[in-house]
Amino acid sequence: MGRAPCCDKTKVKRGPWSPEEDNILKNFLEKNGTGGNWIALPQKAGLRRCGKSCRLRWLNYLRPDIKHGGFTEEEDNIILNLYNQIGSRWSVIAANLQGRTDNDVKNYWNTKLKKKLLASQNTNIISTNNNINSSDFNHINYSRNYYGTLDYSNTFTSHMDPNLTNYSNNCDQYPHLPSLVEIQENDATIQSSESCQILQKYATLKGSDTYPSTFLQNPNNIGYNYYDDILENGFDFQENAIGGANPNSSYYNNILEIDDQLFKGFEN
DNA sequence: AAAATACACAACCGCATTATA
DNA sequence: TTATAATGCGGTTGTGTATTT
Repeated sequence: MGRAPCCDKTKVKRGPWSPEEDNILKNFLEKNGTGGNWIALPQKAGLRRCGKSCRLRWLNYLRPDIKHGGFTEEEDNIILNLYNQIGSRWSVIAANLQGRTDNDVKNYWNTKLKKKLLASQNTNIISTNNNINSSDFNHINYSRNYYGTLDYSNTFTSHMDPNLTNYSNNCDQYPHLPSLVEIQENDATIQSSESCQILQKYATLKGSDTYPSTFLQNPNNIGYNYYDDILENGFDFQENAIGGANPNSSYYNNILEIDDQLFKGFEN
């Protein structure tokens, strides 16, 4: 049993776009916008294409502010730096490059930049200001389920349980992360626990340079400060919207990583 | 010159996430 | 709060072109 397809593939055209199709889509979007619904758009515009295909064609190719090819040395460095820090989150990397799409950056990485990096490593001439070494390069984060702090300092990170093969909740294997409130209310056993010490360490950093000021729900929703809330009240991923409303969501199984250690939050 | 191979990048697929009712 | 639909994302494949054999 696979997922239901988004459109009837026997009725839509696939493969490369013709200049005529490009014109129809471009004219329609410039006149009407998306109308907030890509799925319904092709019919309105008179295109025999899947809505997802239209969206992709517009975002990756037809949009007026897009640059193609000719990546500069500066862009190379930005991509290398960000890849080193956050891995293959192409949309985040592309957002840091004016006029570049995630698809473009991904293709560029896979066909050129990866080789360039390996070649420079082999000849030992890698630029020192990239701060890249081979072990960093191989690091694995948890792909799209990884959310970092604004400065990607990796001190305080929420991500999906790496041991999950499906989305049943098995995060019980990780120790509970107490809140400061809980710590104050409880006995010496909790207060001497390792997780408590870690939490208090960050509490004492408050206001200092190393204290992450912003904890992100996702890279495109900047500005929500979870940090204080998590310290004070605990890591409640549902209520903090790190979890969503849907208990089947992978968010529901989120665990929190602090100082390379994994903890589960509390549920309510 | 033709076939085989490599390369670049456009496009698709399916699932995670988000929005909405 | 929950179910469902829409969107976003990253891995992968497909297709046209360039280069090598």
